[in-house]
Amino acid sequence: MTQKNRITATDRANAGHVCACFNLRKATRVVTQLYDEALKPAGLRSTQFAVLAATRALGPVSVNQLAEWIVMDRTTLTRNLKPLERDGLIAVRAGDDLRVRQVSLTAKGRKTLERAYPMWESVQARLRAQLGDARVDQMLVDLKATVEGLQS
Amino acid sequence: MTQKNRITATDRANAGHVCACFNLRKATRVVTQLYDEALKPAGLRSTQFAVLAATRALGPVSVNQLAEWIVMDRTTLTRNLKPLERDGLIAVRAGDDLRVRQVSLTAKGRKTLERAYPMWESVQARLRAQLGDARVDQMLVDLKATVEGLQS
DNA sequence: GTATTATATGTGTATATACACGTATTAGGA
DNA sequence: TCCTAATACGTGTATATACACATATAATAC
Repeated sequence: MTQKNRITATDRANAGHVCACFNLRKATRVVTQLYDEALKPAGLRSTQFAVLAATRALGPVSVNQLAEWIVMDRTTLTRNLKPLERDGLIAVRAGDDLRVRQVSLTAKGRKTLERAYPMWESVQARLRAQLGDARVDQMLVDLKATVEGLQS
Repeated sequence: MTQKNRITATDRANAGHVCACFNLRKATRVVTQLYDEALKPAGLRSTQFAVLAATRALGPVSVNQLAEWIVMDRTTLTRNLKPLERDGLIAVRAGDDLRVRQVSLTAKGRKTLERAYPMWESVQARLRAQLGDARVDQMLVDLKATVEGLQS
């Protein structure tokens, strides 16, 4: 049994090929660069676009709720909100419960998002054209299942 | 045609569901946390494990070659090598060409990698058990195709 | 052989990520 | 009511990421 479970040189050489984490991070790097470039005219990075879109979809929302929705660590979101607030794209107000901070889009944030949507649509289409609809759709399904299956 | 291409409220509400970048980043966050936790006893993060494994596979290798292999921006790799060098896991020496910096594993780096491999195997198995072999295999294929298809 | 170009790399700056820890406010129980 | 637990959130620290820019060395053209 020791023999059976032993890590072989072949396993090691293949680590890069079969590691789910490595391949996910690698693909994310490539795709993020593509989307960041596409969204540049709007002055948004990929993550910022996602945060704005989620905020718009959820309406005034607490930091915790927003973080849960986009499956991002609460403290990461806190940091990510900073540039958006600084640039006047979102507003953060105290809720009735004074512990809660309500996040909402400003008029400028809505306008920026409007300008960004066509860019996002364009890069989405470009990705689909390059990789094929079937592949992208399949990947979306698998990515969602991964998040669903691992999310504690 | 304006009507046809207009962005609808439905499109916007679905942005989070169909955005390849957002879903990739989200899944990467979840999976990376899993792998980071699994590799913690070895004192390695996911990316560090990947860099060490790649360095071991390629032997003494230049920063550029290593960056190209793992599909990571050159300057990002430079930054990522710092903690590994500080902790004595890799050594960086000048090549015959004085512009080149050769990266190689130290004995400590090899030993750390040996200790980390079982942890990696374990978390890989856990992921597969949770998501199913078919899904993981499919996703690996799609992620590779994504990198291949978009890599400039 | 020197000027120019190409190559290999590092730095400044900014965002993204998350764990460990700390604070403020609310809710619930004695 | 007051004490305690739960909740919502921020901060300190460290790594990950990449663009714009700068530097050093090698290769090439003349």
